[in-house]
This record gives sequence, structure tokens and C-alpha cells, in this order.
Amino acid sequence: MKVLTKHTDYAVRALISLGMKSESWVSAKAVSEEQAIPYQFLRRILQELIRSGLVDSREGAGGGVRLSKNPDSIRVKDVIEIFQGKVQVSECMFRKQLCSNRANCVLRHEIMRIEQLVNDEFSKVTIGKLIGDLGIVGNMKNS
Amino acid sequence: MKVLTKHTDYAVRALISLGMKSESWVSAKAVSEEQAIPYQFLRRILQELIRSGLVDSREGAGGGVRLSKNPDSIRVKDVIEIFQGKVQVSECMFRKQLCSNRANCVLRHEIMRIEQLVNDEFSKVTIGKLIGDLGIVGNMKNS
DNA sequence: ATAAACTGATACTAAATTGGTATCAGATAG
DNA sequence: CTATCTGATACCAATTTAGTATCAGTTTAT
Repeated sequence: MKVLTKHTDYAVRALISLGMKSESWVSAKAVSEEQAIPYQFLRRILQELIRSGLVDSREGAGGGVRLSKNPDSIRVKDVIEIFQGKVQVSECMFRKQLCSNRANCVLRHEIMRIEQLVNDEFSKVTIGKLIGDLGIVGNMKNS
Repeated sequence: MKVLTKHTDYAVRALISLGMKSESWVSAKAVSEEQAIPYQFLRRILQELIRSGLVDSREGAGGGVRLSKNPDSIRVKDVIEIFQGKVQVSECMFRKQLCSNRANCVLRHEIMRIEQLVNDEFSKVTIGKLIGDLGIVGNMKNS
């Protein structure tokens, strides 16, 4: 069971890159090389981030992308939702049937609890926090 | 993002059914009807559960399946691992690269924390607990 | 002995998802 | 005018997901 797809993973790493050079425009090529992300794939990921309003872009030579908001206000949860939709532990029994049988009810209850927990955790982790941790980890011997 | 597949979902519900009739053998057909799970699909799921040792089976007329252990010792986590493998939030950066760049380190740290949390939660939920809750929910007005 | 009710084992399938690649158009800087 | 960028799409192969189907063998009851 793999929770995060490459889309999300690459997106978060790209956002960290951008967050660290918040001054100005960075090209997709530069990010692609820095983070070892396939260029064309990253292009599409960045376009999604732009459409979603997390990133600004500027066309033409000297252009590129940059964060459109404070890194602290970009949550990993937001990124997950852009590429993988809302976190839902089990899709079936929420909307379709509402407690058609009692076993479903009980399972649903536990599942929603865990869902909430995961959401809370991914909300706590922001790009800003990750960049901050980066400094700390950098000062440690082994990460 | 859907955490649990139908395999796991159906398996858990089947195990609840079996746990409630722990006396003797229940046919796949009966479970399939009770839980509204496609028969052939359920057959394969039960076979996996048998191979994994969670369920015993008996061939022939009057045969069927039953739990092979105490419902309290069957954790939802076990079921997830049978059908979806170990919970891993992000696969890439664990085994392949070990902290090839610092951004990975930091992300990995957060990710492993959440992974641990999810694992702990799914370990706490057992088939026995779900069956227990069933009684409680049954006594409430609205679930 | 034989039919009915079961599991064991496996093969097959369609659709969706995942992880990419490629192309062409248009904007901008020098 | 050209090199360097993004915008928008179209395409692709492999894997996963959710199911269906079939045939063989076992057990119980008649």
C-alpha cells in the first residue's frame, strides 16, 4: 500500500526547492535537475500547481515558476488533494450506502477516525516546516 | 486517494461475519449474500485469508469457512498487509536512495512518522473490537 | 452410487491509475 | 531573431483493481 504517488512526492520536493529560492523565477529545468525529477513529468506537475494557485509562472526567457504564497501556508495535505483527491480510507460506504448493514456502520466509524487523523497530520506538515527542518537535519551527523 | 481497496474492505466485512458465527462452518455463498459481496470475488478473497492462516476451511457439503483464531487477535492491519502490502506512505526514498539529497531526508522523516501512526491505528482495530462495537451501535438510535 | 453443496486452483477480462514521453504553440529577454 | 521559457495537449506502456468463469476434487445426505 503506497499512500503517496510520484506526482505528490515530486510536487512536494519541487515546492521545497522553490521555497528555498523564493526571491525569483526558477525554471522547470533547474528544478528537474536539482531534484532528479523527469523534466516533462515535472512540467505537468508544475502546471497543476500553477492551476491550483500554489505557484506563479512567467513565460519566456528568464521566466519560470515561484511559490505564490508563504511556504508556511502550503500544507502537504493540499498537495495530496491536488494530485490524489481527498484522503478517504474507504470510499464505498460513505456516500453510496449509508449504513446498509450494521457491520458497515462500525467499520465506517473506525475508518473515519483514522481518516481524520491522517488528514490532521498531513495538514500539520507545511512546505515551510519542511524547509525549516532541512536546516536542522543539515546540522546533524546522520539523518 | 483511497487507502483501502475493495479486497481489504470485503475481507474485513467477511471476517466480521465469520466472527459473529464462530461456532461452525459458514459457506462463501452465505457470507456473499449477507454482506452483498460478489460471490466469485469473495471466493478468491477467502482463499487468500485461508492461505494467510486467518481462516480455516472445510470442503464438501456442509463445509465452508470459519475464523482460525480469536477475533481479538485479528487486526485490520494484518488484513491490509495481506491484500495491499505493508503501509508505506512514500515508497521511493526508503530503500532505493538513502537521503540522496537533504530535502528527501526531511520529507522522509515526516512521512515515516505518519506511517507509524497509521500502522498503530490499524493495529488497534481488531475484528473482535469491531464486533463489540456492533452491539453498542445497535443500541443507539442513529449510527 | 449419485446428486448437491461445498472449497481449491487458476485463467481471463475491462477499466482505471500511474508514471512517463513528446510535440507544438506562444511569450519574453537580450 | 534566436534562445529560453511556459501553456496546452496528446500519447503511451505497465500495473493495479475489481470482477467473472471454469473445472477439479471433497464431503454429506439420500
